[in-house]
Amino acid sequence: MAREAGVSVATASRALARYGYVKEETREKVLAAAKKLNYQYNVVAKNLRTSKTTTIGYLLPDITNPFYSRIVRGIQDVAFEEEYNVIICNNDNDIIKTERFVKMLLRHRVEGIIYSTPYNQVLNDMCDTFKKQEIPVINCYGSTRLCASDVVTGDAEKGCYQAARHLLELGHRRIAILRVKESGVSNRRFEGCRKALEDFGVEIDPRFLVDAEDFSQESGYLQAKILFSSPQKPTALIAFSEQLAIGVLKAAREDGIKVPEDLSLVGVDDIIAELLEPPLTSVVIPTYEAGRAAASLLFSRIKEENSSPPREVVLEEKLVVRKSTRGRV
Amino acid sequence: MAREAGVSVATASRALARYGYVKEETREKVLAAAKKLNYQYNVVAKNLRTSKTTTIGYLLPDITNPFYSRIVRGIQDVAFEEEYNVIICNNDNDIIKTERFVKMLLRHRVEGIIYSTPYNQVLNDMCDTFKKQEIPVINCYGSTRLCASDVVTGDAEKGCYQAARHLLELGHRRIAILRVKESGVSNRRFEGCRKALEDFGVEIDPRFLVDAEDFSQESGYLQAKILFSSPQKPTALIAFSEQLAIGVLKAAREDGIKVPEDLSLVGVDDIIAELLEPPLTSVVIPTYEAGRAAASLLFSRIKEENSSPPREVVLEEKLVVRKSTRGRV
DNA sequence: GTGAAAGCGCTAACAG
DNA sequence: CTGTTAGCGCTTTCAC
Repeated sequence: MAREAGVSVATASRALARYGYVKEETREKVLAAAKKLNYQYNVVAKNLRTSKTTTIGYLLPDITNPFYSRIVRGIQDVAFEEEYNVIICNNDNDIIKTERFVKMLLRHRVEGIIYSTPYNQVLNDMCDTFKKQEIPVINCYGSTRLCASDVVTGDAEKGCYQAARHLLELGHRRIAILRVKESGVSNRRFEGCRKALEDFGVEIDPRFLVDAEDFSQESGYLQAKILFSSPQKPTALIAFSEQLAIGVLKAAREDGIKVPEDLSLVGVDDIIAELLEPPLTSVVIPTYEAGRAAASLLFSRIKEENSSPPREVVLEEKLVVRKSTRGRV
Repeated sequence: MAREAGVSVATASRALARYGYVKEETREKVLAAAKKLNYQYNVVAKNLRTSKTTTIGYLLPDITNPFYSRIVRGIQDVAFEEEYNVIICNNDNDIIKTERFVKMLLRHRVEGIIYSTPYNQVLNDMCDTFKKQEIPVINCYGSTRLCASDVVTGDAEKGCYQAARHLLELGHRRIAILRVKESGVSNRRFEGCRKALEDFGVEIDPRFLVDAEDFSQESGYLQAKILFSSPQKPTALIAFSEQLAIGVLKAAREDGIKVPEDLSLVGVDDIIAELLEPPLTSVVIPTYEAGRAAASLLFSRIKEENSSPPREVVLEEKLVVRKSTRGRV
């Protein structure tokens, strides 16, 4: 390579990487030769030599889901600044795939991992393995049951507190809450709603407390159908995901319930909320920032020697008021 | 490493990689030792030694855009099967970023590139560089002005031919077409519409031929507003992207034009079409399959020695009829 | 069948 | 300030 420039490999290396002492003159000579030969620095060789791969892994369910693709973008942006590479692993919440990915990441000697996936046994073992090898693991809106080094989440309680308060301030008292069974986030969101209702001295009507199977549109539709067919109808509804809210919207349309005239509706996630009809009032989760935060945490851990205690970044979740909510007349 | 298992590195390598001749007995010994020591195969070392990086690059505008995130997923899925790694490069259509990414990909010695970006000068130079180094470049729904090895596109003409025919069969004759200036895809889509109209012996009314600045919602809204304010109104409209269609939908709502009663609307892309109100009749672009196809082309090029002539994969684009179109009464 | 040895392209002591 | 040298962990001839 550029040793054809009249110097040794070592000097060339120093000149290119601009470390150590190199006379300006020889430095220029090296640079000139590099350009002339169209030299391309070989990252692979450097990786092997330094046993730093400048690569991290990201485990997620599916990048096709906009919630995650925004996190990905956040991670990628800071990784790019740090000249790191990120290996994206879509596990589709599948154990087999997860296992294959984890092995792959190990073989690739990633320096750190971020995950946004729900709990599973393989992941749990993975965390142990990584911890043993002192590879930092960051939880970004993923399962809290795994032993991550650091975690970034949203202030789910606050966001939903705001959502509930918004409805209460509009005069609503019969507020239905569409939660999700066995979900940590759902529980925290509910806690926010509960507090708001308490602060306003409003009792929760158990008939308006609905538990869906999951966060999907279908579940939302199903539960809304049931709810709307009962004699006692709510005047407002908070759904704990955007998909759930869309399901509710569909059911409402079918049953001739007008939003917001007959029912004020609030969602969570804010992916396409603005494009819906009516534009959906909803709690926005700062996913892009979450990705950035997770990556920042990871890199700071990769850089520091001493293992500091676990940190937690809690991102603010805010309510955005659009046209799906209005005052009780 | 596992040479603690009593054999030489060479034998261990052979045993692990299952090539060459290795006695079954020693092979088992190696495997056992590997398991015992929790041996992890080092991909980086292998990459350096074989100067094959099992890594490809993907250049796209922004992964946050669902159109691209689906292509990404397609690419990743086949890359994973091939045990390849993909470096995702969000260039935001920015020249500076593109340049940095290209250099990075070169330093990482990627074995191939896929791009889905519009034309720019840096990209053009990049293609030359890669071609010189015999690194295959695949165009997946990106600019055709670059000298890619192979290309995957959609049969834009056919999809839009179907769209126009659908409207014509419903009895529409005053059909507006919302195109995009200086866009190759837009031109091809228009060609499809034109043919359908011709086949039905319908003249194109130049007043209903609208050229937007780009594929964005804002542009759609803007042009629709202008169109709706003119005395001559169309009874149907084809918008060449989903975002454009959403813009039209917003404008229609504001101007009291009911879809589909007063205006039948067709979009292209089919990302959230189903979730809109009314659910949008639209041409679906098989983005996930496009990603898979692009990756398959790339890998077949990486594998084969002789450089075969450029290939082109044309994916079928189909119309999905929903509720935003109806017959002329 | 298996081992010895070279070398992928780089960095990091260590000498000079 | 610069050159020599060793070696990261693997694959791959070439001997034995």
